[in-house]
Amino acid sequence: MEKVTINDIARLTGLSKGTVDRVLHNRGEVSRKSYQKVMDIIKELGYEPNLYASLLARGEQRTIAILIPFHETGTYWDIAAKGEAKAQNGLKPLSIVTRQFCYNQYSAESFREACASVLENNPAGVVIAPMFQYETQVFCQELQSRGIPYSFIDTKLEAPGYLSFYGIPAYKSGYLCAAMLTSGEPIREALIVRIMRDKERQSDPTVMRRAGFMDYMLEHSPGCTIRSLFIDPEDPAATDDALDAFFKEFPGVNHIVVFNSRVHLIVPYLERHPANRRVVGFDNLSANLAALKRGTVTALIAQRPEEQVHMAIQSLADKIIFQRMPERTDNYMHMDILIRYNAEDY
Amino acid sequence: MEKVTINDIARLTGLSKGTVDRVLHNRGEVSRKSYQKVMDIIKELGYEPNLYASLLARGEQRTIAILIPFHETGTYWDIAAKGEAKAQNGLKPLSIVTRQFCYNQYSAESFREACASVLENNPAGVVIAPMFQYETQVFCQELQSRGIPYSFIDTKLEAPGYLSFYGIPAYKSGYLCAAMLTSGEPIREALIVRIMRDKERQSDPTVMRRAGFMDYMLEHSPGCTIRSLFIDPEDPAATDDALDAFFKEFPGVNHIVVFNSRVHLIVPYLERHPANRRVVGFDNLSANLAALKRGTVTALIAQRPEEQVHMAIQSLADKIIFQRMPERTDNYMHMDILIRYNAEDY
DNA sequence: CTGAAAGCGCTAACAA
DNA sequence: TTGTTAGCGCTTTCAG
Repeated sequence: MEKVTINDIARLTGLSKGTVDRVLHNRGEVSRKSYQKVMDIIKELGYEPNLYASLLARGEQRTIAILIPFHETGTYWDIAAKGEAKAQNGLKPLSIVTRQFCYNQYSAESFREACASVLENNPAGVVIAPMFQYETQVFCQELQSRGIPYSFIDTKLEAPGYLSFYGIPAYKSGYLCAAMLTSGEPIREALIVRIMRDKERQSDPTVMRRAGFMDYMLEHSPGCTIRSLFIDPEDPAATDDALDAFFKEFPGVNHIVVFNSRVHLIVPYLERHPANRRVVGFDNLSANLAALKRGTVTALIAQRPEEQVHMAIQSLADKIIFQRMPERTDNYMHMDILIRYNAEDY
Repeated sequence: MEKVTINDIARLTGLSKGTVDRVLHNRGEVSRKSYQKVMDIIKELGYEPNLYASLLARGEQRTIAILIPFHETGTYWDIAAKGEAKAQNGLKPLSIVTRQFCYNQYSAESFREACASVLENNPAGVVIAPMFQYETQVFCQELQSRGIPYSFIDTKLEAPGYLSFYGIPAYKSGYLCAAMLTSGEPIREALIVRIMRDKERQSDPTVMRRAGFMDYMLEHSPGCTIRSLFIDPEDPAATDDALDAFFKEFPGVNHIVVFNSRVHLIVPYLERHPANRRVVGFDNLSANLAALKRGTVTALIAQRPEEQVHMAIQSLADKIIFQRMPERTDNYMHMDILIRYNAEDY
């Protein structure tokens, strides 16, 4: 069973390479008869195009756009961005390049601009980390109409025909978080630390996490008093004051949870006021991992954001080059539990 | 900055494509002078060969051999083998194929035969899951002398110039295991369930795990009495009897650990004799996960064996096609902690 | 609607 | 030691 080429098909059908190529790519301008002849032979011989030859002859370079929030080093989205580099390996030989387009995660306006910029570059595919429901849907509409495939990471939105989604189940992650915080035993009081500006975003993933958390508590630790405290990520001093005031008022609280990647913000305070606490947060920022290793943070729920963007890129590349659909559209990824004894090789 | 081709180089150096190709591939038969000229221009222009053109012209297919134990569905090595499929995606466009060569993990003779069979097929690279120290080293020697790159998964051996290793740190995994078993509090008694024939193998990964486990117990739970029980994986009835006898004699033991993937073997007994226990095992076999979800098993330490073979294959492919060395030779991978609340999307 | 032909960038056999 | 040449399998004009 030698591999069949376009020449074989041309010969067998009595047509020319050119015509065969036209039916192969639905380029039209082919009579029904020729079309059928070619299709029949293809099916019969199980023809598979040679990718190398095709790409060599084509000789162009496609680009996949990555649309994510601006990120300073060490932050969640910085880790996510690392997935781009990972993906490069597999992409280079396919002559696909990636390019980041960043937006301010607190400004819909900025997001819109980034979208426009993406479109200008006429990408072959787009990875989106959506924060603004409406703006995202408008953008996806446009991509859809241009026939550009796109995938979501982190948060899934209802949008027409997204290619794939990679992220963790938000509700369940909150549920798990509660299980880690309580270690299975009912508790009497707990504190949720929240970030001030997060409320402004239209699609805050922590909403679902809180819901999952609350449900677990209702089921396994009824009667627990849960309080919230808002802190300003830009203002460490104010954060300290807020925590100080809180613990003056409620000294008995020793279970603390933060539903986003910012648990590290309260670590300095906690370390200056040591106590026997359980503290649970999310995501493997280096600051979080350090606090975990020091014992200040009890557990972290991590989600490998690099993997998410890596896989999203990969699914787009597969679609673009091979016309292959991902095995699953929605890919809920594993929630990693990190404690001090398995944090080292993470 | 247009992309420079072999023709540009030929033109610039006043030599021919043929000669340029020869220096590009160290094929010899080139004068020092020509060699230098070409190298200089290459450096200057930053020439990068076009992979597609190269592979198209070459037109051959390389194969990577995977040398692992025989595996029935649902077992550890069966999961590992899934990594092969995952790798295929990225490999197909590189015209690399993979092929499994399996051996009986309790027979050195069988391993030797598998090695011979691998060599007959003249692979471009080999992934090895080593169980027999001496035989493996002999084999690696041979690969080395033939210039065939190879990588280890699961267990690392001292062998000359292996390309890469992917696995979890064995000692630390035992340490972590102990932390999960005791959940931080000292305990009085514990049981280690072991598999009979494992002692026969020359490189039993559970040895290091036990060492890590013991050290943790010494440090955090001194005075704990640790007992061992051997069971026969082929004989469920005998396993039951053994467990029965054990718990008749030591009814107070309610902390149980199994250092390999076979914790599922004791699950039927445990479920017929319910009690409040902590049971910790390794690896995400579906039987183990099921027991975890039912609550019979408290925690599982998993290591994504598919990832390990996937990455090992990938590192070999990179080496074979791109001449690229892996970023790190030894890759210690994360140990996943599985409990009932994060087992579902695993 | 179809065929012919000129590449894409590189390899490898053959001459010189 | 070097140059020439014929492809590898596919794409893409351009005539017809």
